[in-house]
Amino acid sequence: MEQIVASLRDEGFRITPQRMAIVDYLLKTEDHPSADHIHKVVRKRYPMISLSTVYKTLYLLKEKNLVNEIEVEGESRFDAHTDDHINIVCIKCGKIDDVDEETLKDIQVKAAKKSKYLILKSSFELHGYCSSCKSKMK
Amino acid sequence: MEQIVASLRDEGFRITPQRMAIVDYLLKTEDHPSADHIHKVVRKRYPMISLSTVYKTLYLLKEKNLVNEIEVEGESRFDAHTDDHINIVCIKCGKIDDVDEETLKDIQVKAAKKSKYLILKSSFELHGYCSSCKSKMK
DNA sequence: ACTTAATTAGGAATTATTCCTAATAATAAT
DNA sequence: ATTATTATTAGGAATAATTCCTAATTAAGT
Repeated sequence: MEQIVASLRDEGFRITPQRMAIVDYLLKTEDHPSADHIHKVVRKRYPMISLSTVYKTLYLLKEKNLVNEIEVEGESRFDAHTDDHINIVCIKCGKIDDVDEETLKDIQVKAAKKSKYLILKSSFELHGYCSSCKSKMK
Repeated sequence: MEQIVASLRDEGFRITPQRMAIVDYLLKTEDHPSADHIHKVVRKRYPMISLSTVYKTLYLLKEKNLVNEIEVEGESRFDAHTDDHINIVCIKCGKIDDVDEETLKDIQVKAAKKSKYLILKSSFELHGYCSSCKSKMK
């Protein structure tokens, strides 16, 4: 948290309670919340915070590589976990879990060579049923 | 093409000119067009075709695993290439290329184990600059 | 040809996101 | 501490992709 605040301050951005609250929530949760969900949560403490501020803050943080965005079923979900990893999305309940996987980097390098692209960012998603939804189905 | 028509017909779906035109375009193109783009193209031959029909057809084809959908920058892009592969998106011009990669399946299996999810679908995207946009930048 | 039920066109409704602007407040300077 | 500067915010309007709705059309079985 201090690191994030420091890095924003260094670049001349102001540290507002709204930004703090959003960063704080993202760091604490294991969830991959949507902008709207973050808004609902943060609103409990800061009832005046607007959804547009949540969006602006999220895109600022994304720009600074402090959060990651993934698009799932027409909406963006955010995550403070910015290292390369796999996001596993439950198509029933919408839960998203992270799985680390060292070989992702290799794939990225191989694909960059084959395709002649300059790769800047990766996004690996799997979709299925989480263990809880899986067992409820039977 | 015949396979697709046959498989739709088998399941009781009607073979309409609209559906044929959409499938035909998707099979011929190397692009990963959006619904709106498909609509614009198919409209040249079938001026009356509606965008909602394009959407319905695409989601029918997706349901039947005949096309793949990826979400990029707030819009869905479609592709008749349904085997596991990597989509590489150019963040400048929006082009999408495919790269085959055999190790994707391994990753999927490993992640399924670790996460205890039942995996149904995967989506691997890399984002960067295509070779053409890359050279234009310098 | 006739029937009937799936499909379509067209536009309205919905939803996530972005845009706009006057008011507010974080920071730097005094 | 006060003040001045200017980034940021709240709130709502605008936008854009997608979904929904319904009367008219039409593919396919008889």
